[in-house]
Amino acid sequence: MTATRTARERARAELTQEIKDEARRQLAEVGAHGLSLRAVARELGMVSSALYRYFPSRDRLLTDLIVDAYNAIGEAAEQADPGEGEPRERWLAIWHATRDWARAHPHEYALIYGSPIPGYEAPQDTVVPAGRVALALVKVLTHTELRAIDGPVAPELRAQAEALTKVLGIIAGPETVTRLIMAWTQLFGAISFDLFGQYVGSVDPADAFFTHSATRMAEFVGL
Amino acid sequence: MTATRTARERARAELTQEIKDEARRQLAEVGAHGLSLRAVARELGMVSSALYRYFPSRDRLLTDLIVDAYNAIGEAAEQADPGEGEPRERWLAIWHATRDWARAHPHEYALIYGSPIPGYEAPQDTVVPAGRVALALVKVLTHTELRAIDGPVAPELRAQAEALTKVLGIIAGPETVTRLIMAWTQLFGAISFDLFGQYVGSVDPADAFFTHSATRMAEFVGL
DNA sequence: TGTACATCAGTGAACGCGCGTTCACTGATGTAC
DNA sequence: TGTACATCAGTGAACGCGCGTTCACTGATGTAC
Repeated sequence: MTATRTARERARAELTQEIKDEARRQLAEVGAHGLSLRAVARELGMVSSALYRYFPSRDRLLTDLIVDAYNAIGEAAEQADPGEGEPRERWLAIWHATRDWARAHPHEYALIYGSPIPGYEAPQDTVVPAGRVALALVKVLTHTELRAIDGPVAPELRAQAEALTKVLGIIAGPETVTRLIMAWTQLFGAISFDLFGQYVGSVDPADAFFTHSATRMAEFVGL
Repeated sequence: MTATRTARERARAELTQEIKDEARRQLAEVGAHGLSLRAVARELGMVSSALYRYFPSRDRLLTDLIVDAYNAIGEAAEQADPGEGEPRERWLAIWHATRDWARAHPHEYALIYGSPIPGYEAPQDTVVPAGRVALALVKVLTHTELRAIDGPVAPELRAQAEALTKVLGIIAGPETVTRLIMAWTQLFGAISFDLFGQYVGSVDPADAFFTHSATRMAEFVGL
């Protein structure tokens, strides 16, 4: 770990970052399918083959962008949560931070929550980062007194909900856990509809609608 | 409108259909961005330039596929509704038919409810077909006694909801209209999460969860 | 009904373009003694 | 500290490929008189 060795490694880390940044920039213009290694190299003033010192293939670069995007939106959600105080407010803060990140990075959002890329198989690396926003929501419910909600839950769903209860470590019945997944679905459903233009003609701009949804879903899960 | 003229026109209509069918087939393999006129022509045993007798450009073909997809999922939803009887059952039938169509045509679904295609601008033709599923849900609520739901609604949202009330011709307050849009969001949010793999590790397979959601959202809108 | 003309479908070549990836190479940076 | 060697970053040419779109054309189908 001499100084010189660190210098080379630093240069490497920096260029890797620059490549990803440029790729993200292009993502915004041409989408995931249109992302081209040659174009990225060109913009960076390199020859296209040079990128292969940093990423073994185009797919691997895409995977890294996907993982980065999941982590970025997850971190935005986590950091919006003060970790204490009124649970409703924490819940709302997370909803808004998630949407704000998505609106600030629409193409990265589309990369992770839009149509799957044909021929691209998400590797295992994406599983944990993909759960961060959901976990941030769950964290608000733990150590919080929830309004108990009952209701008939079909056996298959009950089993899935109970398995989740164990994994997540929250104290809540199957109906509440199911509603939590509905809330999570609602969060991303609303963001996607907003970003992808489906609210044009109904609740566009969607700000007030989104805030309303966040509140109603908080009530809905018993918060 | 002589017999001969009809023959030529028929041939034209048939080939137009065959081109779209083949394009849909390829959509399933390579996605919207990968869809290639040359490949479609090749598969049909034609020369690529011949397609230009039927579609002025690749974009126009894509637009037609999009409109067709909206109409197909809309028709599936409409036809699932018996038009009379228990409103809850009608509501559930529409939810399931919509999901079933999406599962049977995942790539067409992704074409219309997935990431927007960069560089592609949806023309006006898509607006009406895009609303058919939502309208089918609304139709269940009209001429139906709804449980009245009140709640504070922010002024901007109230205005949007009231404008919608007029367009849709339903008798319901702003809270109910807002909840209807939440239900619509939930429907497609759940279908997208299911199809795009986000439920893996939680409620996958999502059948029971989806049925549960449909029921809870029916209650939620006051049905 | 028959003929001259107009319309249309489909061909085949071409234009100009961009892509991912491989490979042998040069020259700079880092390592071992 | 100095030198011989190994590692690594980046080059430039090449492979083999596919794309959308245009255009002048041939030959078949349909129309008007």
